[in-house]
Amino acid sequence: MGISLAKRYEPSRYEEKWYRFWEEHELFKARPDSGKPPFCIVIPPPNVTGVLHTGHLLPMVLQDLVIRFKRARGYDTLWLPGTDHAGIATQTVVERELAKEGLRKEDLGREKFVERVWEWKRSSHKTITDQLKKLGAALDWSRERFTLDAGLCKAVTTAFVRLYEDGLIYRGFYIINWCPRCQTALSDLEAIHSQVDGNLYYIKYPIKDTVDHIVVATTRPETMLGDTAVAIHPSDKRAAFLKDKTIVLPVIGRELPVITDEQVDPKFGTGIVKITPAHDPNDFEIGNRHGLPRITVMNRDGTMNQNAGEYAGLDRFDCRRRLVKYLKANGLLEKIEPHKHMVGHCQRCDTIVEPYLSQQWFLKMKPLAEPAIEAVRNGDVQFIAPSWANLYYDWMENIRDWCISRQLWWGHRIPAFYCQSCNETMVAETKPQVCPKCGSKDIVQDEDVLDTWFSSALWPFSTLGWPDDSPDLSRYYPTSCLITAFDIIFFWVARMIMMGLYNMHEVPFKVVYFNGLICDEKGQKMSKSKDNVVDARKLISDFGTDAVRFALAVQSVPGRQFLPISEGRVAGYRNFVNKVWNASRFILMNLTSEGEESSSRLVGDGAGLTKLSDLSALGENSPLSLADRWVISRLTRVVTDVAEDLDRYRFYEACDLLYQFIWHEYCDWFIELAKLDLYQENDPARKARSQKLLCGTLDILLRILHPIMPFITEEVWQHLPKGENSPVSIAVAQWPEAGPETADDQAERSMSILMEIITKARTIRSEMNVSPSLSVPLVVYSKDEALRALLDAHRDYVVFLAKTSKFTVTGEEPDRKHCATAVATNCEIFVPLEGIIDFKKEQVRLRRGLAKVDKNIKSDDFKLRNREFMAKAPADVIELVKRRHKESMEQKSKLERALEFVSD
RNA sequence: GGGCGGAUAGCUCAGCUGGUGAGAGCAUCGGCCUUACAAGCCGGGGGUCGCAGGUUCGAAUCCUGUUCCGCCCA
Repeated sequence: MGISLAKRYEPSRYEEKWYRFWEEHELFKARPDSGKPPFCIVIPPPNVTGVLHTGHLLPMVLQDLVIRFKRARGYDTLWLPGTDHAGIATQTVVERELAKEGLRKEDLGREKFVERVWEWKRSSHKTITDQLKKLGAALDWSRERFTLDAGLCKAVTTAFVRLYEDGLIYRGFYIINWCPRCQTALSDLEAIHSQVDGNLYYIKYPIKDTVDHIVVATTRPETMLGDTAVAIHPSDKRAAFLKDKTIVLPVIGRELPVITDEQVDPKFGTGIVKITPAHDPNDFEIGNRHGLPRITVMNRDGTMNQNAGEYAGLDRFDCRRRLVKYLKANGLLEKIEPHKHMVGHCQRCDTIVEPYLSQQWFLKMKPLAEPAIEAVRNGDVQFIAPSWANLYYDWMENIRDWCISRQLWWGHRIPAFYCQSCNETMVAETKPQVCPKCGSKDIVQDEDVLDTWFSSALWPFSTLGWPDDSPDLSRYYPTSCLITAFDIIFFWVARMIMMGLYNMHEVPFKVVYFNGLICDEKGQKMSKSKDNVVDARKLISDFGTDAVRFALAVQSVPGRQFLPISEGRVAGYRNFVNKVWNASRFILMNLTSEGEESSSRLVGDGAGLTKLSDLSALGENSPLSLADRWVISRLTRVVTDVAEDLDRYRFYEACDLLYQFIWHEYCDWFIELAKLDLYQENDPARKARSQKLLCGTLDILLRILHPIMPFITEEVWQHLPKGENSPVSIAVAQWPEAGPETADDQAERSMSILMEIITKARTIRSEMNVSPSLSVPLVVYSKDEALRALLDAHRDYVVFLAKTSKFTVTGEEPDRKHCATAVATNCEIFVPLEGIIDFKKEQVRLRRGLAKVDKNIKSDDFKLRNREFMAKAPADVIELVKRRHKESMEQKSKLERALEFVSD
């Protein structure tokens, strides 16, 4: 006997072993001097906040799939790994850890705290790396990067200085989103707006020197302490009356002018609004137009400051409560209305963000966005699915300047320096020794760091060595594609395109594939609070990496937003993996014993890899059977189609095709029929041919399956007998060559006729309750001579697969007494079931078939009688309907005749 | 409020440059331990493709309206 495998595939026995093997042989290392065309993907760097969850797995799986596929297709592939320091996210996580020890980061001080974060980073990095290896990720670890590496820090400073010198980076006082918990500025994207059940407070502001008052409405009463005006729309009738009045701010007693401004929404509240330039973006703009003072009433931690008078020191929400109480008590509160409105929340800690006036660094976006929009419009960067471009254009066309400074400790320190003597600002790659303006040596660096996404935006070229002139950079930039989730299209993708064009004058990638987001089986986003998080590690350990990979890839359709994942689903694909295993097991165990025919697998040249044409050539020694020719032809198409699907990022189609072909064609039919060759003893050449064919087809199948299921394919492939020049691993084996010369339409047509007849015979058996173990006679009656010849030539197929005792093929009307009947294309199938047949059941069966045929006839009839259809439809469609109609009519009469015989 | 996407079998989804009686996986039902696989084998059932109009000889596919759902932005 041949090679024996375990009855079930147990992933844990093989996965680690093969990853180690791939690493030891450096199979994933890019080979810049290989002479092959380059294909490069730079990984979306995982945050070093903790572990990868199931959601991260999807883009990784797809990238690995593409990389392995492209390597097989003859590219010099580079998949570059790395991680992101994730400034605010990581800092928040470490702060939480500290809190468990009752510590705040201020207790440690900046230096010690950052050291703690590095410790965290090291451990998280190791976890992530291990997870990626578990996934089978074919990453070139020798080129791994981290956003705080020396090289990447240099890239960040270089980019910053250039942008500053080009006038695109500036510093100034503006309203930004402030997180009082994180105590840092946030970009607009990091302030997540969600609906909140709040109130609209209608507050009376007295008009000076009168007993009258006006009423303003606000959702944030505490900000009134910083009011410096009230405003009204110029077209408002009350404007004229109020024009010269002075308003007295309650509590504070400050006198406020009344201004008119187009920006006031007359429909909001009473149409008269309070203006707080230091705490509201709209008010800030209005304030600028009217030269209003800007009074900040809050501290960085969200408590009120001295400008809040008696409320100083209170938290902003305590202040709100107390203030409202006071207003109510003093008759200054007209009413409170419930009011739903959108409120910004910190992306990291969910604290309500405060629009806050502060001095920050900004990046001017418009000049950067314009060429980036153009790059997508003209196809330099191709989005998959293309519909994502709409979202991109929309955001880019309305882009606002990016607040890039963060009041954090973990990140890239801003390369800006200030002279303590004369306040001069210097932006430079290294700290200036003396102030160029006053000569002072008292120079300090900006305390703040940059938004993490600033360094991420440089990732596709900083990782390849930029700003230095590195060989990798010139070879692999622009990278070939980017695969990432659609939810970071603004955060990351858009910014990379802008920065790539600005710094490199070329797009960073030619294709962006946007993967969907993983959710639970009910379609809900995974979240810890919903307790519906599917643990990636558990999935992998329960079902194996290959099954998880397949489950993710098979659901990947361009444009799809959510992919539900559940244990049940992964278990299903685990079954498929096991099916592949058992098919392989069957083939290997039926190899002839050692020595007798040592190179069962080897066909064709000595390269050790089977070509489809090698399989066809096997017919020279022992003629190929119909099933052989059929499987070679089908495999030819599958190899071609899967490659085409993967080239076009149609992962679902590729997976589905492989699943269908392997399970329902290769296993269900080809392997079954191969048993006829293997289990006979009198034709050794026939048996040997079958063995070679099984090995050869398996070799090809494994290679096209490998990008999706790397582990099982490697394990099985290594068991196949090897040729002298065989590659060391399937991971570096070439994609099978398939050309039109091995396609065989005739074999496919013949097989499909046989399959139809066999299936119909099986259906009769099943519906007539013939035990699967019982052989019964079968008669096929056809006037078609070629069909009879085909059946005669392949009696063994029918007998074996339809469990037939006596198989009769006839051109003469047979005795149909006691027969169950089925009608197939150009023939009738009879199963004599004397004593077994249930006439009632048979009538039901036949009538069901008849109803279907009738329906079809009716619709075709309608078409053929329709003059306009006959006049306007293309000839081939008319031809088709005519032929179909004729066949249906024949079937109808056959069914009716059959029905007569079972009627009383 | 603006924009985008979706609604197809019990569930999750393909198909949508209009034409060969609408496909898959899972689930379901019936029969099987047939020596690769019970994580399996054989067979079956199940959908007027959200609703209403329109274009067309012909619509799941194109157009308009409509109702739900999701997402993004304000």
